[in-house]
Amino acid sequence: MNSDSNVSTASSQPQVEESPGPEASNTLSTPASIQKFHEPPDTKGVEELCPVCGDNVSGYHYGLLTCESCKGFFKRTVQNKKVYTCVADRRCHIDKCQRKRCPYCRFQKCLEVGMKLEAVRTDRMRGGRNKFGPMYKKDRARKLQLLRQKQLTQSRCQEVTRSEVVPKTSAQTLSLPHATSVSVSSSPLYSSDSTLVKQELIQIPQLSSSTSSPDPSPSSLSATALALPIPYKGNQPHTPNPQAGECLKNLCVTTHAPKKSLPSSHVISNPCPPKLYRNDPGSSHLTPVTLVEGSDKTTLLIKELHMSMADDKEWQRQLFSLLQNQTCNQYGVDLFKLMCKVIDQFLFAQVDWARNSIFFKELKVDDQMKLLQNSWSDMLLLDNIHQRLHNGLPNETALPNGQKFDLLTLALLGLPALAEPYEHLLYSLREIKFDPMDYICVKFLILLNPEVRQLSNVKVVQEAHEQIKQTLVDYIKNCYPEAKDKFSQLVQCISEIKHISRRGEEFLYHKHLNDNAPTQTLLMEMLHAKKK
DNA sequence: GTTCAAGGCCAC
DNA sequence: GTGGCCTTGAAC
Repeated sequence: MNSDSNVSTASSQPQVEESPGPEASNTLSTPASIQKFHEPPDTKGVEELCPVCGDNVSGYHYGLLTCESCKGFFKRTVQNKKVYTCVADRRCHIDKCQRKRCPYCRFQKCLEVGMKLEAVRTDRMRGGRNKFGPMYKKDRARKLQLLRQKQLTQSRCQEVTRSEVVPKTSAQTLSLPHATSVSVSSSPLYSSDSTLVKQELIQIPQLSSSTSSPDPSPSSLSATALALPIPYKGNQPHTPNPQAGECLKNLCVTTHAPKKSLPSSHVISNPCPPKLYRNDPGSSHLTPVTLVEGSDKTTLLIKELHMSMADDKEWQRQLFSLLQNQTCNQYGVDLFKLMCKVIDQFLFAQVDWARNSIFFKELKVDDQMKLLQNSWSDMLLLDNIHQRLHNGLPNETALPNGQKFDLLTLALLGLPALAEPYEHLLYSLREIKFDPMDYICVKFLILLNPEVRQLSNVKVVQEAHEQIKQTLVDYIKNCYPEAKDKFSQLVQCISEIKHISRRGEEFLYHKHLNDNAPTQTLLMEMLHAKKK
């Protein structure tokens, strides 16, 4: 149908002329229409295009700027609970001329670009405003901000692109927003070491492509930002779905290889004696302490655990590097998909860390899988907490295109509503002077959980868990003699961590069920594993 | 009173 | 079923 008649409607709406308003939101919802919004702010008469079909937009509908037609289609579909099927391969091209051909793919695209199911009212009440009003306002403001930053961003991104192609021999710093900067030359990925260069050629899982994927380049640094020292044998784009668990299994069965790229690479070989730290009252710094008591066994285990801690600076460097390079030259990145991608890369790194960790590496692959499937989200949250408390990880960071990426929501698996219990948890941990050694012990306690069902060698896991527990108790006794109940408080914090991460998992799982999350990822495999 | 994003209507 | 236009009503 001719959309000319609604052009006047679209242009009559003050979509960009409105005042900038408050600072851009850090919400994970980002209308894909931003991608089309490349005109100067003073350009008049230029229509935005519907991110679903390319028709002219008539205003914000169900979360983003769309045309009247797709608005109506989305409304009818959700209100009437319509179920469509695609007669082709579920990848039909949707444009203004062909949008009526395949409602299945059209609806998928609606969800893909970010139209929100929850904006369709179940009570069908007319008129009024909903909770998305402020989001629309912020989005308008963000667009203006994006336009302003366009020139700056382009020059910055060109600089980054050059640094990816040509390895630097001298130190070169990528400035990251919010006072974060990383040294490119410090990255193993830029090393002249041939084995590291080869890692760029290792197959890394690509997320299933979508129309608005922020990663159009398979050779982008994203593939190597959290490089894996093992070949990935799982899902590749446009390949049939493997059986659930196949990807993780491939990761676990891979022969343990000497690691050079991950922060934990020096785990086993580091000859340095462990430095133990404690939080002193009134100080944000950690003070080295000497372990004077405990058996040799305990001391050795503490040493081993301490050495298995990742290089924290490297952890953050890789995170920011991934974010930087996933979004370079991208306007209006889908922040939710980006978050899933980051989590997926975290998971690969997590599997690799576990594979090389004491106790865990001795287990059978099936048990390893079960333990990881049970604990991955807890460990991701714990890692974030550790970075927040001990390494100054900010709550959010700005992407090269000016969008804000919420690092807190990343920790919460995409559910900002968990911020309150998260902050409460942080408060509790600060209160008990949670330190890096506590962190690594808690991480092992979470990973080596003997209560996981159907473990083939539960006794080994039980013993490992007991040893870690005893080590933590001894450590606390030595380093925090005044904190009599610190261990029990840590146990309480573990259950809070589990509670928060379970809710995050549920959220992601339902997003996935609604086809709103990337498929064929390790993340989705982990989510499905618990539902078995 | 104005705005604008919901739902509703109805010709096609 | 689609989509252009109308009505509604909370937020401003």
